[in-house]
Amino acid sequence: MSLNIELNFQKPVVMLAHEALLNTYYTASCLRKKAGHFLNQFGLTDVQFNLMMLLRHQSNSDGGLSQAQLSSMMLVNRANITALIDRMEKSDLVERTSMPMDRRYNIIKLTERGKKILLEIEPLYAQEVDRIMDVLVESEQKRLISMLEKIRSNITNGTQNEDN
Amino acid sequence: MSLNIELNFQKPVVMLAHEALLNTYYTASCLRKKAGHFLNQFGLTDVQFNLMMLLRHQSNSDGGLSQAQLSSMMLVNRANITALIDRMEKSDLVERTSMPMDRRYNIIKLTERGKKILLEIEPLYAQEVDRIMDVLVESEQKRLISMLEKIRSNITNGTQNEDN
DNA sequence: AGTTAATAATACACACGTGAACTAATATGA
DNA sequence: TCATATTAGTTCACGTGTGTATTATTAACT
Repeated sequence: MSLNIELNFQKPVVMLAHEALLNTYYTASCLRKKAGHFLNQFGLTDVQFNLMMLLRHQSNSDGGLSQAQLSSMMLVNRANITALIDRMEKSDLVERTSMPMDRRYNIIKLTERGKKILLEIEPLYAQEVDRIMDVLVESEQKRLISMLEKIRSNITNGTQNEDN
Repeated sequence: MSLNIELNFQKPVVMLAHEALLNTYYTASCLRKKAGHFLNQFGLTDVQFNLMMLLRHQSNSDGGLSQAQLSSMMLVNRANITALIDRMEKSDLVERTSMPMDRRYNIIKLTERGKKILLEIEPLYAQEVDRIMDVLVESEQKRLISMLEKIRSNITNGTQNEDN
């Protein structure tokens, strides 16, 4: 269904490029809300789940990721990670570990509880993602990915911040 | 460029469906950041600009939109709009107007200053959106929109909240 | 008419995002 | 060696998002 109808627009969006942009915004927003509601059942937010997935599938040889690595992989500010890890430590999902070689680093690892929860949720989550994306056949999904990559490649992030 | 490289992933994302989902997330995030940096030059946030565009292009015959209409068009919670309008009134971008027929409603309208700023920014914004989306030809943009619509149609937003 | 929905906006506590300024630890180079 | 980057993480003030509860106003129904 078109944005115009979904959002109760009284007049259509005039620029095709703008419509494409708004569609990207709102689809991401819908997906995140859906994921959020799904994950709330397990006491997680979508951001926390995403972080846990990174720890499970992208960890270094030391079995974790630094906060800077996490912020780069999640495309968020470093400052953001501090409070996020604080909350997740409080819920016993992850733990801060110090790196003896370089005391600047915190290596973040899943706790036993975090691992257990993730093992339980991941298959259900994957199944739900599959179900949602099933409306697109494999070749379409690939085309979607390729188009989104093209768009991102055309965004020279003007304000070059230390994080991105 | 693929997510794996952009985000410094050490191992590729395994599920195609998940990769499509992450691409949607991160592209929206990049676009919003880009728009945010562009709009900060004018003292606006992307959310505030979006709201002003709605007021300019989607207003009722009374020349404004209620907060409930805005929340539905922006796909956000009603509670959110209250503080947003508070801030925007403080910056003299919009104003609350009461509706005499039904005193429950606030009709939100652009102030003169809001209109003036919007007139200045809108063409520059449109130009930038065009530039970014130019990597996709018109037919591709249409296909992108159609695929994103398909995905949204497949999300039955589980927790039926009064807002969406 | 008068109790009972439903609806619009608000208030609250909290999660997550930003940029800027700061501390601590490590790297670098005259 | 020693002053000077650079880097990792933290803190702060603020904007934006959520769900839940509350108030005010209008609608709807015996």
